[in-house]
Amino acid sequence: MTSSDETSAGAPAPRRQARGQRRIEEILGAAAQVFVRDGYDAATTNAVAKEAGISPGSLYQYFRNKDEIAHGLAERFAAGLAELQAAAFDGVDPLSLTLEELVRRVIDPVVAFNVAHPAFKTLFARTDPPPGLAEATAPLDASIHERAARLVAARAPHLAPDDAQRVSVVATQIVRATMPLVVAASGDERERMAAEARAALVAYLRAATG
Amino acid sequence: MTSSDETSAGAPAPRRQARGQRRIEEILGAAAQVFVRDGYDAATTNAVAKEAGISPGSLYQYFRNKDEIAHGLAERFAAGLAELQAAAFDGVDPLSLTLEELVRRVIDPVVAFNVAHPAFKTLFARTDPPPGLAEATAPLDASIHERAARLVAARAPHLAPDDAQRVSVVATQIVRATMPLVVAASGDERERMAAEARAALVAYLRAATG
DNA sequence: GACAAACACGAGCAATCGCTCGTATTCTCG
DNA sequence: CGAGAATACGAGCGATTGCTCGTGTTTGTC
Repeated sequence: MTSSDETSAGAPAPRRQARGQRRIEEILGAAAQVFVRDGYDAATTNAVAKEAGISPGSLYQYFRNKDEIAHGLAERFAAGLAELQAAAFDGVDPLSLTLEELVRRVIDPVVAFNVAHPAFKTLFARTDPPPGLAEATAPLDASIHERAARLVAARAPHLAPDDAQRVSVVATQIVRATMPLVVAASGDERERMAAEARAALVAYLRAATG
Repeated sequence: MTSSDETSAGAPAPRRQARGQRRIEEILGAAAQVFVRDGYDAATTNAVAKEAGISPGSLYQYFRNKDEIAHGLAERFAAGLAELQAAAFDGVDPLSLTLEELVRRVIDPVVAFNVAHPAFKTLFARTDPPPGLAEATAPLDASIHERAARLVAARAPHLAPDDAQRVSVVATQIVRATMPLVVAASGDERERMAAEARAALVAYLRAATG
């Protein structure tokens, strides 16, 4: 789907060839590196193009601006994360697990994903993203929050809808905030930090869902 | 102290007059507004000067660059926060309080401070600040973390130093992450969010220091 | 009142950014 | 093969940014 949503068909949306699809992947990969190296705000489209080994003109044949690159990356991340989560709950009823086990199955893949894709947190783990980035990552945020809300609703059906909403927002925020700490740690320290993140989430959920 | 730390005395550091001190305060106030309106990265020194009603040249007589403005603001915030916390614990032994009461005394003033100074979170509540900003807010971060570490050490003396370190870092991060949610809410919802933030902190600390 | 230091101005420089556009090459498909 | 679409290039435009500098004004001190 990568950047094919045409609201008002200004441009006829070119039919991509295999080469073009490859280029898009290369650009997203390069963008991820640049976002990690320079941060999203300081990242420039020219730097992304250079990192990808192409000219600025070529880049703009696939993405109309920096936010759209972020949008493409966010879509890629959302898909990867969804797949990982699906695998973690493959044929398992979330209700049959202890809270500790549930949290572990949620957090551990997320940790692994963050370690494997350090650019993820430059898009997702921001408390006050600039407007353009917020728009680009909205679908990613939505899909993550929906999964969280579904789990909370399943585990605490007695909660009023807006209470459940608050709980899932806070829980998501706890994960969002602790993930950079886990990723920043290395060696043994990382697993200890991950354990701490899980403990925080378990403790909060236990308290909030009675 | 506002921007008087001269490591290598390149410039003789002018002796400020009353008018200059006033200007510095005006500039910091203007910067706070601009940071809130545009975000730190998008904020420009020219915009700060215009907001303060002075010329760019005048601004640069007090601050050498944007990061130094952030540094000045961070110092101001650190002082205000320290004062608020001191008042909250005025003549009270933290050990004599229940954990709920302790957390309330820490969080409520912080919430009030965040509401009163919306620029605070543009400097502090960031998961991956650009290098310049990180340097500018380092003293602020340090002073906050030191207070957190002291409380954790007092309440959980049996914890090994590096375990205590981890707990205070995670606890601080939880506050950092939930504060924007609280501030963003309005009316009754804000107090409910604040309650949720307190609950998360209490639950985590109980589990981690139990 | 005179002199120096502090304060204030604002046009504009040098650098950078996002992005365009004219042109050349490669692919697809009849 | 030949035509049209997709891909690729990169110099450079218009706009913006952080910051400077020459000049004039106010303040404090003797």
